[in-house]
Amino acid sequence: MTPEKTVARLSLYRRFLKLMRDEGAHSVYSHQLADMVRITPAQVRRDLMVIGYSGNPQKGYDVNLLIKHIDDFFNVSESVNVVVVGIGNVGRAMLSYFRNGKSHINVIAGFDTDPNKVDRVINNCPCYHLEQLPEIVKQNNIKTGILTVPATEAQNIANIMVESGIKGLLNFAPTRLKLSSDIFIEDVDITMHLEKVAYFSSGKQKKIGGKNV
Amino acid sequence: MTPEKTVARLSLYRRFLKLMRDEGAHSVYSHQLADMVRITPAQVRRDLMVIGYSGNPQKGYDVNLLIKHIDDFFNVSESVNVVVVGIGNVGRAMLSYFRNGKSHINVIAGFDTDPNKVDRVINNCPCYHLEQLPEIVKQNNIKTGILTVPATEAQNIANIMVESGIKGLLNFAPTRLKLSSDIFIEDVDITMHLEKVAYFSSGKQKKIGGKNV
DNA sequence: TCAATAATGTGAATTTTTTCACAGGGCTTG
DNA sequence: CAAGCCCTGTGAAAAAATTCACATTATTGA
Repeated sequence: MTPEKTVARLSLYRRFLKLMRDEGAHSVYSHQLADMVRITPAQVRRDLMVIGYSGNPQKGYDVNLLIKHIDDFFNVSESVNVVVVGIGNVGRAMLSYFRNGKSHINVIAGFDTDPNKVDRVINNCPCYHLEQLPEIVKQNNIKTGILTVPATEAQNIANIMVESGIKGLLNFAPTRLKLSSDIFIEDVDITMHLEKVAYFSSGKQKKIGGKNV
Repeated sequence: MTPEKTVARLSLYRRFLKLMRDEGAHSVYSHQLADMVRITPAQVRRDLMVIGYSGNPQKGYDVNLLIKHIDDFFNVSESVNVVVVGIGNVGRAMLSYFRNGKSHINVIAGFDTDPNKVDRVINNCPCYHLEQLPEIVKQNNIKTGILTVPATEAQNIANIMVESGIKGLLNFAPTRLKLSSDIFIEDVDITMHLEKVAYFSSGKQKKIGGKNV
């Protein structure tokens, strides 16, 4: 099965490929992609092997075709609807991040329990009371959620989401969610990332990395 | 040198240790920490080896002592000041994340170019015009920055930050910053994380992971 | 007192991830 | 047309990360 890291890098490749395409590029070499993602050309070629796309030893990879292959890998043809639960600062950022139509991923609703945030359009996205989540998630057959609530509430709300049919969570709450093992959880732990940076920028130790996540 | 991944996990361990301490726990076993961070007990023990803290085969690890050791590792005694550049949604989230005094890491200023955001206190944090960044960063000997500006501006602003003395960046802009190799860059690529979740929650493929970042 | 238990610490093994290094092949140049 | 380039694709090697597995050891309980 495709390793998580390859999946992650494929997503990055695609973004850069699209930028290149918009700048008029037609082909790209593995070393160019490698530069953009801070890895080695060999790694790029390895990753592309897993999606079964072959380039041309002279021209490298065809930008459009490669995008298409990665799109297929991510099954872009059917767009993915997601919900954001927790309309705080991070939640609002997520609403705007994924409401631009550039991606096949779209936030279709936000949820909160705060009356000031409910039944309104925030950052161009309709927001509802948490109570309405099960209904809306089921109706729209949503499988993916973004969780941006305080740590104390995260587990309860995650349970509700999973009961409603969510199969994967992007979790910003600094908590370990305990969910059935068939639920995919991606934790984004900002405090940890910042501690890393602080540690490696303090000059108390050698730099060893600085790769993408 | 301590690998990045170990540094990352140490940060996570510490957070959970503090939670446990607040709940009155005095000791903890490797398997408990492992549960919280979604790894194996052996991994936990390995990580703790690198900071040279030994537990007790009967009682496990002393929570307070272990926190203290990790604090020492991160050099918590001297607090770390950081700046946030770009007061959008993510930037505001960062201002509030690291302004609570719970961490040894504190945001001391935000920067933007938007007149509406400048020379005001936002989320309890003073915000200035970008022009003032070099001065403030130098005066306060700041080594760490959080970059939350649009991709198009990220490189320019990162350059300014580095010229002002910043040695490490937490970068949210979906761009590959090109900076001198002694600058530590931690990219947090939210689109990529969400694509991963969408991929693994679509049910089109087997689940293979769901680890912390 | 002594076996049984359950944890740590760690050398060794394993697995995963990354990199090397080179065969293959088509441009380009002289 | 042949030599030189500089790509890709990939087997094999290397490196990194993780896990195994067991010697060790304090405690418990009969």
